[in-house]
Amino acid sequence: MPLPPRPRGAPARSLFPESGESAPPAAASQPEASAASAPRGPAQLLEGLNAEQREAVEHDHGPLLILAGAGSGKTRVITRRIAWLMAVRGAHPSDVLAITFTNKAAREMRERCAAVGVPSLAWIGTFHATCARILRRDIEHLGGHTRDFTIFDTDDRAKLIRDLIKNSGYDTTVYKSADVGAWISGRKNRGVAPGAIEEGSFADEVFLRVHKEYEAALARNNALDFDDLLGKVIELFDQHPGVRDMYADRFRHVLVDEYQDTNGVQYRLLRHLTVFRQDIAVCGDPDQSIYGWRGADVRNILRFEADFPGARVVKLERNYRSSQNILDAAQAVIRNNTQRKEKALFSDKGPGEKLSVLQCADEDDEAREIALSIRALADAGRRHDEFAIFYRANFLQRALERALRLSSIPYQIVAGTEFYQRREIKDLIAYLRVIVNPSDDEACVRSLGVPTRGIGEKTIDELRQWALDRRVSLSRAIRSGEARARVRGRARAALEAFAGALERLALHADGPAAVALEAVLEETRYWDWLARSAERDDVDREANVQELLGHASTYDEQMPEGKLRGFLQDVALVSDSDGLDERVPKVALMTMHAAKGLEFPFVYIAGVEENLLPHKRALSESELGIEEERRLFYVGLTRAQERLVLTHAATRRQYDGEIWCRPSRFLDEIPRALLASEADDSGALGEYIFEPEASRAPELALGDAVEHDFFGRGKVELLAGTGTNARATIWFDRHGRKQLMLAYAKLKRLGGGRR
DNA sequence: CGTTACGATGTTTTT
DNA sequence: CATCGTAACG
Repeated sequence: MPLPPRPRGAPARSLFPESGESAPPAAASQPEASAASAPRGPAQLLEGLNAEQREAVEHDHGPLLILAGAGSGKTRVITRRIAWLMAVRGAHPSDVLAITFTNKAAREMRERCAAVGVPSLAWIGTFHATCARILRRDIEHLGGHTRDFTIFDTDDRAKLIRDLIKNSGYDTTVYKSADVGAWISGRKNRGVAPGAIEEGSFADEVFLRVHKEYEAALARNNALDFDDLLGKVIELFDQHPGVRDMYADRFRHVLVDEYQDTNGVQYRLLRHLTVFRQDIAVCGDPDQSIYGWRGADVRNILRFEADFPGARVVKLERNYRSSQNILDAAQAVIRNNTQRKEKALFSDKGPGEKLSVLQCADEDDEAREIALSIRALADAGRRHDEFAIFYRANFLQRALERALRLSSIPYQIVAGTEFYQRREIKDLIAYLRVIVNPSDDEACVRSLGVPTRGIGEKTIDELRQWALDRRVSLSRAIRSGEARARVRGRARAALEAFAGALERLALHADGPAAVALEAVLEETRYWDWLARSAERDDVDREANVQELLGHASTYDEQMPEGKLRGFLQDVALVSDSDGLDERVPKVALMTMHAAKGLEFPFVYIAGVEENLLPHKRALSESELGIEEERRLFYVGLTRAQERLVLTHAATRRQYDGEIWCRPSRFLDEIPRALLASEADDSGALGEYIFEPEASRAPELALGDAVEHDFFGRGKVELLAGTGTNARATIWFDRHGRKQLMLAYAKLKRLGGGRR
């Protein structure tokens, strides 16, 4: 279960209501009576639903596949169905297992379930959280791990693997821990055993060896990585049918959201849970499958009817979110995919505005244009939380942030730089991890190093060796006087002190999270350390630590049973501090992956360029890479309710230099008729993207006066490149300095400077 | 042992 | 450019 969203008193309402389940900033087509906390009667649960939605909610038993187009109200259908199961079928909340793909989605579903009167006993969470919960009860059946296992995140994984590669005498610059880690993860997602050789798949001897050692090391640390959370549950269910039966029996109703994003392991898990009854309802949209790189397999949803014979299929094709123009554009784009089932999507909102495509000089210009546009609408009375800016990759965020800050537009980053990845947070968490799981050597090493206490590599190696010889953990070695005796000099005293601190901290293993954290702060004199190191660091680390404290005490309040153990589990599974701040309306910035499931009246998509939106790497990875990129774009497009603005820049700074960018081929796939004036006036958008007609561009000279459709009048300051690549730096009277590619810019020459 | 300086190196998406 | 990790210093 994820962390409570806010440190202090979390508002119950989601910032991002879908289809107006709660008070809408924008007019919602399916109005809903204000959230009641009492369970609703059957009639009320069907209120405001269309025929298909009702069919899905009322479906009696047996497998159910809900093919839900974007914005068709699937989340509302799932939540209503859960409520319906209880109200009509007499299900107990604890009979229900609802699985989502992200923590954000889980949180929202929990809130919305609460709003239709579903008590919090229902298991609602991500696959990973659900599995962690199962393992915290039952992992000891497997032997090898205790219930206090630590969850290693990608960072921990990389560190551990780097050590393993080094210890085996390989060069970490040749065998990169991240590569090996990703490779191992891929194998686990496909259910391949550590030593096994996979047919037709890349298998390096060193990789294989490291995989095996990695598994052993995880076991020693009493740790699991993300993939293990799922894998171990499968193992548990395979080897202990009795345990499996208990869960399969308990969860009489299984619901899965975003089924198109499930992978093979997740599929197997669902098979286990439905051995007795096929009361499983899944919903998803094959066109929104965007996690192929993580092992997601669209075929799961495509073959659902074969997997679960007698399945009822309900299609939700009515869109309650976007204007028809937006839908048409999205449909036109997605139709270029070969791997899909055609489906209709219609809106009753009318055509609405046309989409805008903005060409910008560089990323700063792009960001400025977006900020300007938001500013104008906000001045006209729109709230800031009605806007969202999406991008393909996180690095695009910087320029956007800067521009928004300059324009004094409040914004927040959704699932951006991850809170729990911050150094000071990881340092503190490391202490907590050792308290709960003394076998966690990774955490132990980390806590030894912060604050610096005069214990260096040499000492740690010594202790590690000692521990290894006796097959005990590092923290146990440190607590042993015998091991400490082998260390001499200054390190000795420091070690004694650290051991004492560990002893005292261990007392908090079964207590509340906040108390343990306070104790860590005290023992380490963390505030002093922070103050000392703060001078060279401008990041507001103190505030982060305060926030962590806030999270811990909110957790204790809301999950009194969880204690420190539960808190740590949450921390490991919640990647972001995405407590969405609702106190002040803010523009939302996020990657397109993070945008799935959300909706906004005004959506800006930045960086719609070749190599970025169809991402270069996605293209090179596989044949179907382009299709997933297109689906990602589709997800972005379909988030918009009223207005959609797509921007691309002619140049971007990269490293120290500058790279030239072409508009995305996907822009070409949007029918011109759906695009607003800028593209209209400047001629066929479709033509100029791939075959720019350089000849059409006027010959320019320094000092020439020119006119641009959008930027207006300007003066040529600089010329560079030739042919297609010809570009000019122009000072525009109204917009300042821009760099334009002549082939694209459609400049009109007004009059000469010197010739 | 800890800090600092320099070089190399790399930006997809998330649990 | 910015961050990271390793190498040489104090």
